[in-house]
Amino acid sequence: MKPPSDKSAGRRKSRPSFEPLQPHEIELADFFVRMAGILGVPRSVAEIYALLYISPNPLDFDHIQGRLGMSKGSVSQGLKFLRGHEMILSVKEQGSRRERWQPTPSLAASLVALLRSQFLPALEQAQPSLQRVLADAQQRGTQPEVIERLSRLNRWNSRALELAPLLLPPPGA
Amino acid sequence: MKPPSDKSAGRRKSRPSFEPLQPHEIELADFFVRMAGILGVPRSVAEIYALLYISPNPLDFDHIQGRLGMSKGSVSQGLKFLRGHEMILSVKEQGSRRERWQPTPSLAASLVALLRSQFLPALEQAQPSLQRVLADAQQRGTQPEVIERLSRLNRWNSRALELAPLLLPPPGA
DNA sequence: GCCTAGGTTCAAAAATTATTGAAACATCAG
DNA sequence: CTGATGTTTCAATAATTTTTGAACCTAGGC
Repeated sequence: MKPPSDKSAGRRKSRPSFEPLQPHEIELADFFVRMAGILGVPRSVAEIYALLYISPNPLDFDHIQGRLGMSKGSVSQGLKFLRGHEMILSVKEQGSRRERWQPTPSLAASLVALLRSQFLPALEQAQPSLQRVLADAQQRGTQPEVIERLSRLNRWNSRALELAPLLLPPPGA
Repeated sequence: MKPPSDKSAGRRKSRPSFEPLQPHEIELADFFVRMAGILGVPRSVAEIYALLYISPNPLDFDHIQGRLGMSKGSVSQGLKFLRGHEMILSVKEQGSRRERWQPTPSLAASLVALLRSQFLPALEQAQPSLQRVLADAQQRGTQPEVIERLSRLNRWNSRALELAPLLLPPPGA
Protein backbone atom coordinates (compact mmCIF):
# COMPACT_ATOMS: atom_id res chain seq x y z
CA MET A 1 0.00 0.00 0.00
CA LYS A 2 2.24 2.65 1.28
CA PRO A 3 5.75 2.24 0.05
CA PRO A 4 8.24 4.19 2.07
CA SER A 5 7.54 7.34 0.18
CA ASP A 6 9.44 9.89 2.07
CA LYS A 7 6.93 11.03 4.51
CA SER A 8 9.35 10.82 7.30
CA ALA A 9 10.18 14.45 7.64
CA GLY A 10 7.44 15.65 9.89
CA ARG A 11 6.03 12.50 11.44
CA ARG A 12 7.59 10.91 14.44
CA LYS A 13 5.21 8.01 14.11
CA SER A 14 7.40 6.09 11.72
CA ARG A 15 8.72 3.80 14.39
CA PRO A 16 6.37 3.29 17.29
CA SER A 17 9.06 1.51 19.24
CA PHE A 18 7.59 1.06 22.68
CA GLU A 19 9.81 -0.08 25.45
CA PRO A 20 9.21 -3.52 26.87
CA LEU A 21 7.95 -3.96 30.41
CA GLN A 22 10.25 -2.99 33.26
CA PRO A 23 11.06 -5.55 35.92
CA HIS A 24 8.67 -4.04 38.43
CA GLU A 25 5.94 -4.01 35.84
CA ILE A 26 6.57 -7.62 35.02
CA GLU A 27 6.36 -8.49 38.66
CA LEU A 28 2.95 -6.91 39.01
CA ALA A 29 1.76 -8.48 35.79
CA ASP A 30 2.78 -11.88 37.07
CA PHE A 31 0.66 -11.34 40.13
CA PHE A 32 -2.39 -10.43 38.13
CA VAL A 33 -1.81 -13.21 35.66
CA ARG A 34 -1.65 -15.74 38.42
CA MET A 35 -4.78 -14.56 40.17
CA ALA A 36 -6.63 -14.31 36.89
CA GLY A 37 -5.57 -17.81 36.02
CA ILE A 38 -7.49 -19.16 38.98
CA LEU A 39 -10.65 -17.63 37.61
CA GLY A 40 -9.93 -18.77 34.08
CA VAL A 41 -9.16 -15.34 32.76
CA PRO A 42 -6.57 -15.50 30.00
CA ARG A 43 -3.08 -14.26 30.44
CA SER A 44 -3.34 -11.56 27.86
CA VAL A 45 -6.29 -9.99 29.61
CA ALA A 46 -4.52 -10.00 32.93
CA GLU A 47 -1.45 -8.43 31.37
CA ILE A 48 -3.44 -5.63 29.88
CA TYR A 49 -5.11 -4.93 33.17
CA ALA A 50 -1.82 -4.99 35.04
CA LEU A 51 -0.29 -2.55 32.60
CA LEU A 52 -3.17 -0.12 32.95
CA TYR A 53 -3.09 -0.60 36.68
CA ILE A 54 0.50 0.45 37.05
CA SER A 55 0.46 3.20 34.46
CA PRO A 56 0.23 6.76 35.74
CA ASN A 57 -2.08 7.79 32.93
CA PRO A 58 -4.53 6.17 30.57
CA LEU A 59 -3.03 4.25 27.67
CA ASP A 60 -4.27 3.94 24.14
CA PHE A 61 -4.54 0.88 21.99
CA ASP A 62 -1.15 1.24 20.38
CA HIS A 63 0.69 1.71 23.62
CA ILE A 64 -0.87 -1.37 25.08
CA GLN A 65 -0.03 -3.39 22.02
CA GLY A 66 3.45 -1.99 21.81
CA ARG A 67 4.49 -2.34 25.40
CA LEU A 68 3.07 -5.82 25.81
CA GLY A 69 4.26 -6.97 22.42
CA MET A 70 0.90 -8.50 21.72
CA SER A 71 -1.23 -8.72 18.61
CA LYS A 72 -3.96 -6.29 17.69
CA GLY A 73 -6.51 -9.05 17.97
CA SER A 74 -5.53 -9.89 21.51
CA VAL A 75 -5.55 -6.28 22.60
CA SER A 76 -8.95 -5.77 21.06
CA GLN A 77 -10.41 -8.84 22.69
CA GLY A 78 -8.75 -8.14 25.98
CA LEU A 79 -10.15 -4.63 26.10
CA LYS A 80 -13.53 -5.95 25.12
CA PHE A 81 -13.48 -8.38 27.99
CA LEU A 82 -12.33 -5.80 30.51
CA ARG A 83 -14.84 -3.30 29.24
CA GLY A 84 -17.62 -5.86 29.36
CA HIS A 85 -16.87 -6.55 32.99
CA GLU A 86 -16.54 -2.89 33.79
CA MET A 87 -12.98 -3.30 34.89
CA ILE A 88 -11.67 -0.45 32.78
CA LEU A 89 -13.09 2.75 31.37
CA SER A 90 -12.06 5.01 28.59
CA VAL A 91 -11.21 8.63 28.54
CA LYS A 92 -11.73 9.79 25.01
CA GLU A 93 -10.01 13.05 24.45
CA GLN A 94 -11.71 15.27 21.98
CA GLY A 95 -10.07 16.05 18.71
CA SER A 96 -9.12 12.43 18.46
CA ARG A 97 -11.08 9.34 17.88
CA ARG A 98 -8.62 7.37 19.91
CA GLU A 99 -9.67 5.93 23.22
CA ARG A 100 -7.41 5.86 26.24
CA TRP A 101 -7.96 3.31 28.94
CA GLN A 102 -7.57 3.21 32.67
CA PRO A 103 -8.69 0.83 35.40
CA THR A 104 -12.02 1.33 37.08
CA PRO A 105 -11.57 2.97 40.49
CA SER A 106 -12.48 -0.10 42.49
CA LEU A 107 -10.79 -3.36 41.76
CA ALA A 108 -12.99 -4.95 44.38
CA ALA A 109 -16.13 -3.94 42.56
CA SER A 110 -14.63 -5.19 39.34
CA LEU A 111 -13.98 -8.58 40.82
CA VAL A 112 -17.45 -8.85 42.21
CA ALA A 113 -18.87 -8.02 38.83
CA LEU A 114 -16.65 -10.61 37.21
CA LEU A 115 -17.65 -13.33 39.63
CA ARG A 116 -21.28 -12.48 39.30
CA SER A 117 -21.11 -12.68 35.56
CA GLN A 118 -19.61 -16.13 35.77
CA PHE A 119 -21.72 -17.70 38.48
CA LEU A 120 -25.07 -16.07 38.04
CA PRO A 121 -25.94 -17.58 34.68
CA ALA A 122 -24.87 -20.97 35.91
CA LEU A 123 -26.95 -20.65 39.04
CA GLU A 124 -29.98 -19.44 37.16
CA GLN A 125 -29.79 -22.15 34.62
CA ALA A 126 -29.27 -24.75 37.29
CA GLN A 127 -32.31 -23.89 39.37
CA PRO A 128 -34.90 -25.90 37.43
CA SER A 129 -32.47 -28.70 36.81
CA LEU A 130 -31.71 -29.12 40.46
CA GLN A 131 -35.34 -29.07 41.39
CA ARG A 132 -36.05 -31.70 38.82
CA VAL A 133 -33.26 -33.88 40.10
CA LEU A 134 -34.53 -33.59 43.63
CA ALA A 135 -38.13 -34.28 42.72
CA ASP A 136 -36.99 -37.25 40.73
CA ALA A 137 -35.06 -38.64 43.65
CA GLN A 138 -37.95 -38.16 46.05
CA GLN A 139 -40.31 -39.84 43.69
CA ARG A 140 -38.23 -42.92 43.32
CA GLY A 141 -37.80 -43.25 47.06
CA THR A 142 -34.10 -42.64 47.11
CA GLN A 143 -32.24 -42.99 50.39
CA PRO A 144 -32.82 -40.10 52.78
CA GLU A 145 -29.10 -39.37 52.83
CA VAL A 146 -29.11 -38.50 49.16
CA ILE A 147 -32.37 -36.59 49.37
CA GLU A 148 -30.82 -34.53 52.12
CA ARG A 149 -27.77 -33.74 49.99
CA LEU A 150 -29.84 -32.73 47.04
CA SER A 151 -32.10 -30.57 49.20
CA ARG A 152 -29.14 -28.77 50.59
CA LEU A 153 -27.83 -28.15 47.11
CA ASN A 154 -31.16 -26.69 46.14
CA ARG A 155 -31.28 -24.45 49.16
CA TRP A 156 -27.80 -23.23 48.44
CA ASN A 157 -28.59 -22.46 44.91
CA SER A 158 -31.70 -20.55 45.87
CA ARG A 159 -29.96 -18.58 48.53
CA ALA A 160 -27.15 -17.70 46.18
CA LEU A 161 -29.66 -16.43 43.68
CA GLU A 162 -31.39 -14.34 46.31
CA LEU A 163 -28.15 -12.88 47.51
CA ALA A 164 -26.80 -12.10 44.09
CA PRO A 165 -28.75 -8.89 43.53
CA LEU A 166 -27.29 -7.50 46.73
CA LEU A 167 -23.92 -7.70 45.11
CA LEU A 168 -24.76 -5.16 42.50
CA PRO A 169 -21.84 -2.96 41.62
CA PRO A 170 -21.78 -0.40 44.43
CA PRO A 171 -23.30 2.99 43.68
CA GLY A 172 -20.17 5.08 44.04
CA ALA A 173 -18.84 3.77 40.73
CA MET B 1 -7.75 -50.14 19.36
CA LYS B 2 -9.88 -53.12 18.81
CA PRO B 3 -11.60 -54.92 21.60
CA PRO B 4 -10.14 -58.29 22.46
CA SER B 5 -11.73 -61.10 20.61
CA ASP B 6 -14.43 -62.60 22.71
CA LYS B 7 -13.16 -65.67 24.44
CA SER B 8 -16.68 -66.92 24.84
CA ALA B 9 -17.87 -67.61 28.35
CA GLY B 10 -14.49 -68.36 29.85
CA ARG B 11 -14.01 -65.37 32.16
CA ARG B 12 -15.53 -65.20 35.59
CA LYS B 13 -15.66 -61.45 35.70
CA SER B 14 -16.26 -61.36 32.00
CA ARG B 15 -18.66 -58.47 31.68
CA PRO B 16 -18.55 -55.69 34.21
CA SER B 17 -21.21 -53.96 32.17
CA PHE B 18 -22.15 -50.87 34.13
CA GLU B 19 -25.13 -48.91 33.07
CA PRO B 20 -24.53 -45.46 31.70
CA LEU B 21 -25.74 -42.41 33.59
CA GLN B 22 -29.45 -41.83 33.88
CA PRO B 23 -30.92 -38.53 32.72
CA HIS B 24 -31.26 -37.17 36.24
CA GLU B 25 -27.70 -38.11 36.96
CA ILE B 26 -26.53 -36.40 33.83
CA GLU B 27 -28.38 -33.30 34.81
CA LEU B 28 -26.66 -33.13 38.16
CA ALA B 29 -23.31 -33.87 36.59
CA ASP B 30 -23.80 -31.00 34.17
CA PHE B 31 -24.37 -28.69 37.07
CA PHE B 32 -21.20 -29.74 38.84
CA VAL B 33 -19.22 -29.66 35.64
CA ARG B 34 -20.29 -26.13 34.94
CA MET B 35 -19.52 -24.85 38.40
CA ALA B 36 -16.22 -26.66 38.45
CA GLY B 37 -15.34 -25.17 35.10
CA ILE B 38 -15.43 -21.70 36.58
CA LEU B 39 -12.81 -22.72 39.09
CA GLY B 40 -10.73 -24.50 36.51
CA VAL B 41 -11.50 -27.96 37.76
CA PRO B 42 -11.56 -30.48 34.92
CA ARG B 43 -14.73 -32.07 33.70
CA SER B 44 -13.74 -35.57 34.66
CA VAL B 45 -13.21 -34.57 38.26
CA ALA B 46 -16.58 -32.86 38.45
CA GLU B 47 -18.25 -35.88 36.93
CA ILE B 48 -16.76 -38.21 39.47
CA TYR B 49 -17.85 -35.98 42.28
CA ALA B 50 -21.36 -35.68 40.90
CA LEU B 51 -21.67 -39.42 40.61
CA LEU B 52 -20.57 -39.99 44.18
CA TYR B 53 -22.83 -37.18 45.30
CA ILE B 54 -25.94 -38.72 43.85
CA SER B 55 -25.12 -42.30 44.69
CA PRO B 56 -26.86 -43.82 47.71
CA ASN B 57 -23.78 -45.70 48.74
CA PRO B 58 -20.03 -45.47 48.29
CA LEU B 59 -18.69 -46.56 44.93
CA ASP B 60 -15.51 -48.35 44.13
CA PHE B 61 -13.01 -47.63 41.41
CA ASP B 62 -14.51 -49.96 38.87
CA HIS B 63 -18.02 -48.66 39.29
CA ILE B 64 -16.88 -45.12 38.80
CA GLN B 65 -14.93 -46.03 35.73
CA GLY B 66 -17.72 -48.15 34.36
CA ARG B 67 -20.61 -45.83 34.88
CA LEU B 68 -18.79 -42.77 33.63
CA GLY B 69 -17.15 -44.61 30.78
CA MET B 70 -13.84 -43.03 31.59
CA SER B 71 -10.29 -44.32 31.56
CA LYS B 72 -8.50 -45.77 34.54
CA GLY B 73 -6.03 -42.95 34.42
CA SER B 74 -8.70 -40.30 34.67
CA VAL B 75 -10.48 -42.02 37.50
CA SER B 76 -7.24 -42.41 39.39
CA GLN B 77 -6.27 -38.80 38.91
CA GLY B 78 -9.72 -37.54 39.63
CA LEU B 79 -9.90 -39.44 42.89
CA LYS B 80 -6.45 -38.21 43.76
CA PHE B 81 -7.55 -34.63 43.25
CA LEU B 82 -10.74 -35.03 45.23
CA ARG B 83 -8.91 -36.84 47.99
CA GLY B 84 -6.23 -34.17 48.06
CA HIS B 85 -8.82 -31.51 48.57
CA GLU B 86 -10.67 -33.57 51.10
CA MET B 87 -13.80 -33.61 49.04
CA ILE B 88 -14.27 -37.36 49.28
CA LEU B 89 -13.38 -40.03 51.75
CA SER B 90 -13.05 -43.74 51.51
CA VAL B 91 -14.72 -46.53 53.37
CA LYS B 92 -12.47 -49.50 53.09
CA GLU B 93 -14.32 -52.61 53.95
CA GLN B 94 -12.23 -55.26 55.59
CA GLY B 95 -11.53 -58.46 53.82
CA SER B 96 -10.95 -56.50 50.68
CA ARG B 97 -8.30 -54.12 49.59
CA ARG B 98 -10.77 -52.23 47.51
CA GLU B 99 -11.68 -48.71 48.52
CA ARG B 100 -15.16 -47.31 48.22
CA TRP B 101 -15.66 -43.59 47.92
CA GLN B 102 -18.26 -41.13 49.06
CA PRO B 103 -18.43 -37.35 49.27
CA THR B 104 -17.28 -35.57 52.37
CA PRO B 105 -20.23 -34.51 54.54
CA SER B 106 -19.88 -30.82 53.84
CA LEU B 107 -19.64 -29.60 50.29
CA ALA B 108 -19.22 -26.09 51.66
CA ALA B 109 -16.16 -27.06 53.60
CA SER B 110 -14.80 -28.81 50.56
CA LEU B 111 -15.17 -25.72 48.47
CA VAL B 112 -13.51 -23.54 51.03
CA ALA B 113 -10.59 -25.93 51.16
CA LEU B 114 -10.36 -25.91 47.39
CA LEU B 115 -10.36 -22.15 47.16
CA ARG B 116 -7.80 -21.86 49.88
CA SER B 117 -5.50 -24.25 48.17
CA GLN B 118 -5.67 -22.22 45.01
CA PHE B 119 -5.41 -18.71 46.35
CA LEU B 120 -3.22 -19.11 49.39
CA PRO B 121 -0.02 -20.05 47.61
CA ALA B 122 -0.54 -17.24 45.14
CA LEU B 123 -1.13 -14.73 47.91
CA GLU B 124 1.87 -15.89 49.86
CA GLN B 125 4.15 -15.79 46.91
CA ALA B 126 2.87 -12.39 45.91
CA GLN B 127 3.46 -10.67 49.22
CA PRO B 128 7.14 -9.81 48.76
CA SER B 129 6.64 -9.05 45.09
CA LEU B 130 3.91 -6.56 45.78
CA GLN B 131 5.91 -4.88 48.46
CA ARG B 132 8.84 -4.58 46.13
CA VAL B 133 6.67 -3.10 43.42
CA LEU B 134 5.26 -0.54 45.82
CA ALA B 135 8.64 0.41 47.26
CA ASP B 136 9.95 0.75 43.76
CA ALA B 137 7.15 3.06 42.78
CA GLN B 138 7.56 5.20 45.86
CA GLN B 139 11.23 5.51 45.28
CA ARG B 140 10.90 6.72 41.76
CA GLY B 141 8.33 9.31 42.74
CA THR B 142 5.46 7.79 40.86
CA GLN B 143 2.18 9.65 40.74
CA PRO B 144 0.20 9.46 43.98
CA GLU B 145 -2.72 7.84 42.18
CA VAL B 146 -0.65 4.81 41.31
CA ILE B 147 1.00 4.66 44.70
CA GLU B 148 -2.46 4.62 46.21
CA ARG B 149 -3.55 1.74 43.98
CA LEU B 150 -0.51 -0.29 44.80
CA SER B 151 -0.88 0.37 48.50
CA ARG B 152 -4.42 -0.83 48.40
CA LEU B 153 -3.36 -3.97 46.62
CA ASN B 154 -0.79 -4.59 49.31
CA ARG B 155 -3.28 -4.07 52.07
CA TRP B 156 -5.69 -6.45 50.43
CA ASN B 157 -3.11 -9.08 50.06
CA SER B 158 -2.07 -8.78 53.67
CA ARG B 159 -5.60 -8.89 54.93
CA ALA B 160 -6.38 -11.91 52.82
CA LEU B 161 -3.38 -13.68 54.28
CA GLU B 162 -4.42 -12.82 57.80
CA LEU B 163 -7.95 -14.01 57.21
CA ALA B 164 -6.98 -17.23 55.53
CA PRO B 165 -6.19 -19.21 58.69
CA LEU B 166 -9.69 -18.49 59.95
CA LEU B 167 -11.00 -20.46 57.05
CA LEU B 168 -9.47 -23.67 58.22
CA PRO B 169 -11.57 -26.69 57.44
CA PRO B 170 -14.08 -26.84 60.31
CA PRO B 171 -13.31 -29.28 63.12
CA GLY B 172 -16.21 -31.65 62.57
CA ALA B 173 -14.64 -33.11 59.44
C1' DG C 1 7.82 -65.97 49.58
C1' DC C 2 4.81 -65.51 45.16
C1' DC C 3 0.75 -63.99 42.68
C1' DT C 4 -2.71 -61.06 41.47
C1' DA C 5 -6.44 -57.70 42.35
C1' DG C 6 -6.27 -52.89 42.76
C1' DG C 7 -4.37 -48.87 41.63
C1' DT C 8 -0.81 -45.37 39.96
C1' DT C 9 2.23 -43.18 36.55
C1' DC C 10 3.31 -40.88 32.61
C1' DA C 11 4.26 -40.26 27.67
C1' DA C 12 1.54 -39.67 23.76
C1' DA C 13 -2.97 -38.32 21.56
C1' DA C 14 -7.05 -35.66 21.72
C1' DA C 15 -9.56 -31.80 23.05
C1' DT C 16 -9.86 -27.32 24.30
C1' DT C 17 -8.42 -22.41 24.61
C1' DA C 18 -5.69 -18.50 23.46
C1' DT C 19 -3.26 -15.78 20.11
C1' DT C 20 -2.22 -14.03 15.76
C1' DG C 21 -2.72 -11.21 11.66
C1' DA C 22 -4.81 -9.96 7.62
C1' DA C 23 -9.13 -8.42 5.85
C1' DA C 24 -13.35 -6.04 6.92
C1' DC C 25 -15.58 -2.47 9.17
C1' DA C 26 -16.65 2.08 11.23
C1' DT C 27 -16.06 6.79 12.16
C1' DC C 28 -14.68 11.26 11.80
C1' DA C 29 -11.63 15.15 10.09
C1' DG C 30 -11.19 17.50 6.06
C1' DC D 1 -18.17 12.31 0.28
C1' DT D 2 -13.55 10.38 0.94
C1' DG D 3 -9.76 8.47 2.91
C1' DA D 4 -7.02 7.59 6.53
C1' DT D 5 -7.13 6.14 11.21
C1' DG D 6 -8.62 3.24 14.80
C1' DT D 7 -10.81 -0.95 15.91
C1' DT D 8 -13.08 -5.43 15.41
C1' DT D 9 -13.66 -9.99 13.41
C1' DC D 10 -12.52 -14.49 12.62
C1' DA D 11 -10.20 -18.41 10.32
C1' DA D 12 -5.87 -20.41 10.95
C1' DT D 13 -2.31 -21.59 14.10
C1' DA D 14 -0.09 -22.11 18.42
C1' DA D 15 -0.16 -23.15 23.22
C1' DT D 16 -2.13 -25.38 26.93
C1' DT D 17 -4.88 -28.71 29.28
C1' DT D 18 -7.17 -33.15 29.61
C1' DT D 19 -7.69 -37.80 28.69
C1' DT D 20 -6.14 -42.18 27.50
C1' DG D 21 -4.00 -46.68 28.03
C1' DA D 22 -0.41 -49.64 28.63
C1' DA D 23 3.50 -50.43 31.60
C1' DC D 24 4.47 -50.42 36.11
C1' DC D 25 4.12 -50.64 41.18
C1' DT D 26 2.31 -52.57 45.78
C1' DA D 27 -0.12 -54.65 49.45
C1' DG D 28 -2.15 -58.60 51.14
C1' DG D 29 -4.14 -63.34 50.76
C1' DC D 30 -2.47 -67.83 50.08
